Amino acid sequence: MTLTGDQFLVKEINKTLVLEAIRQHSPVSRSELYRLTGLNKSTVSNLVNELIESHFVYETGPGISSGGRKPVILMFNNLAGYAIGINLKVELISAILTDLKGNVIEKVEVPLTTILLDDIYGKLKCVIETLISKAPESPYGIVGIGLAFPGTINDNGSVLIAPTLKWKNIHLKTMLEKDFSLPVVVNNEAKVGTQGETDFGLGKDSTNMLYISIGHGIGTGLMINKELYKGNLGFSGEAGHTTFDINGEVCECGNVGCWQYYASVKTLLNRAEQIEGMNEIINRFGKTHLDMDILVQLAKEDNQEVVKLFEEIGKNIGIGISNLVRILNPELVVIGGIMAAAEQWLINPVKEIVKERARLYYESQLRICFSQLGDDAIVLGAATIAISQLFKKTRVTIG
Amino acid sequence: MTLTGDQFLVKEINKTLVLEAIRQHSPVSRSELYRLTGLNKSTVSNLVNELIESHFVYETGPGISSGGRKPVILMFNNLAGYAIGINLKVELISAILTDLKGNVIEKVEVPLTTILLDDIYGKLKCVIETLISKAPESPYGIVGIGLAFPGTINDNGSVLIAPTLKWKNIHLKTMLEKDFSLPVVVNNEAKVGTQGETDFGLGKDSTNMLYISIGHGIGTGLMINKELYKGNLGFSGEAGHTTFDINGEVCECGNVGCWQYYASVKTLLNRAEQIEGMNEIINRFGKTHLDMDILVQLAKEDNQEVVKLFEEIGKNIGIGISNLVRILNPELVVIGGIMAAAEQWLINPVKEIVKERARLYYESQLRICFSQLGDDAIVLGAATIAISQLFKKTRVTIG
DNA sequence: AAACTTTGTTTATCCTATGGACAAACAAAG
DNA sequence: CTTTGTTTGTCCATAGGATAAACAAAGTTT
Repeated sequence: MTLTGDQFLVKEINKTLVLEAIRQHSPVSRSELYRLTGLNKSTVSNLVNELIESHFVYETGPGISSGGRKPVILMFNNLAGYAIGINLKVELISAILTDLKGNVIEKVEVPLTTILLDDIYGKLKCVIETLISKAPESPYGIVGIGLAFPGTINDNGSVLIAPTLKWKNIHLKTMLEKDFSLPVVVNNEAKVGTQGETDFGLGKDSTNMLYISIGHGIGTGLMINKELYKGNLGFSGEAGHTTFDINGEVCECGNVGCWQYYASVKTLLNRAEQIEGMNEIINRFGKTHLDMDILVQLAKEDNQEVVKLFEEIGKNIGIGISNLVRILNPELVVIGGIMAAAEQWLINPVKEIVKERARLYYESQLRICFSQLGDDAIVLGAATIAISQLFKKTRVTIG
Repeated sequence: MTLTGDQFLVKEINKTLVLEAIRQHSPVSRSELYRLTGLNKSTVSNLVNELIESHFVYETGPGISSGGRKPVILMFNNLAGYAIGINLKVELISAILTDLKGNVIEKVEVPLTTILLDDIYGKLKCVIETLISKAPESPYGIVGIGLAFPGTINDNGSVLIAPTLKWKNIHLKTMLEKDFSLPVVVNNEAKVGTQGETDFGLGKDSTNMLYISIGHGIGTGLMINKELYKGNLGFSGEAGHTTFDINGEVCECGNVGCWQYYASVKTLLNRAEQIEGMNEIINRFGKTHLDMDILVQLAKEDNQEVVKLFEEIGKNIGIGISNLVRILNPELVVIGGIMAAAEQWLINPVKEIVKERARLYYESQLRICFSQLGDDAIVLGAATIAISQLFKKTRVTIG
């Protein structure tokens, strides 16, 4: 059934409009709001008062006059409720409790030792209970749980495939909703990161963004008009498994010569292991396995072989980005995931390749940036996805 | 400035709702409409009467009773105005005059002998004038001109690059709007075809479609929620120039081993020319150059070399589709352009490859079809784009 | 101190959807 | 032919919300 218009809808539209303006611009006065939204003064006053009654907004006191009566300052009440954001990785659960603005109130991390569903789900429940217990008293309490998961999730929040955890067909969302009677959103790492970057990172001012999460694999998220694009069943964003080398090796996904085989952190580490004397270097760092930290440190020490390797991987990243940019023409490309730690050595090769392979786009306002949020993009994004369920946006489109 | 809600907006939303329902379901009664739209009976009656006054809808007479009073049948008035759709190709301008439903009233074709702007623009004007003169008297007259163009068009309807015509930075939309004082929409072939396929072809019942136009090059169009995705500046859809073979040849676009080098009609013809005795065959058909018609005919005659060639190209098409499907997860993929004429020999290799390379998607409701509209998709799509400007849809989104 | 500005509220008005009453037109059953 | 019930469509009173204009409050500027 299509959505019809009536007076209540009008109110909903305008109320969202006002609340969004307050969320983005507070501290702000009623007078400023009516200029920001284009609504009538009295309409703004009414809606603001209702928002105050429902605890989402509060008044602080008089602000500075600009030649007349002092304005009353309005604030978004970020303590009206709390959200839980979780990043479930293969070796670690990291979870946060945030207020409605995404400020971190509490952080919990639990290492994982097995990949068994029962074990991990038990720890997950435990983490959530801990965070719930830490949430201060508030009008709305815990408004929802957002979970970033390393695998393919469908529209219903069910895990379809998780190569690293070897899970299949797990109704994660349903399980959590049953256990906690709270709204739960489950999504893959890349989509969650996209949301995080949109709300807190470089995507704040873009309407149209492509987020590329480069970790052990490569996943992508597409933001269109400030909304996460999902595709038909929620399976979009598997760009890591698109063809990079038609004559390459067969991937476990069934495809041949996948991009992520040439540009992921996994590949980077595999290649770096081949560098002569790397074993001793790893020992020197007091570690048993090579990781991103070591490589970044070596690059900082001007290790030519490592720097060269980064440049090579950077080129491969750039090739994939050129392809995506040609298909989607985003305003902004954000590169996230652990790979983003090597921005310094990657940025130039990436940009050069894009300039070479997608010149028209490169010369037309395209911005390519590395995430500054690091792994936080994921866990913050998870919390945000939960929060955004609360503030579902009612909007009008024409065209 | 964001869009605010008021009573006029409500009316606009509901009026579009009713008109769209009539456009899709006519013949239809007021009573059916209120069930279809979810609006109140009296609201529907009011809006229908206004739509009748504005000539978009008319009553025919009583319909058959279903056990009570006979309904009054309402029809969408497809003759309330006319639109012009044009497909500008390198060798040919084909143009149609349609009513508001997309029925072709008049068709004009003018061959092109040069690629000079002045020459072509002159003929274009001539074609448009002819069609305008053929339009019957109507309340709204010519409502707009839609133009499909073989090149890269930006948001303002300006031609940026047209490799085959060698045009650059031509403000085609502005020029036409000045000359005819009518709304003009210019878009590239693939995007226009996407619109055509959405309104008249296989995309009618999908909310989410990927259209792939395979001609001399390959272009793509993405339909999200029944709306054409444009990207930041309107440059999206250049999938033909994404990497297919990382070790392939350098394309004029700056990229290496572009997909369209392995899967386009141009490539098909180039390869077919190498087949022994092809020159004589071309002579036998009474033509000077090899074309798609000849190859299709040969395949029908069971020419093994040609069939094999189609299969090979089909595989390459399938590889590219697998990639796009993984990135975008569309509900439906429609293959259009001249290549679609070889559906019979392409469909199996395409589907097999997608099954192999994107199994999860293949097994999840993904439909892959060939356009049944042929070249008409383009010229019809062009007319539709013009019509859709008149019926700009005011809609509300939540989420 | 007077005049002007800015901010925010109050009031009367306008617009549109809604629900219920109502009338017209018809089918089916007796 | 009559009765009953259904379907279709219109009319009217009502409700809810945005808007403009008037108004009040609290400043600043001259």
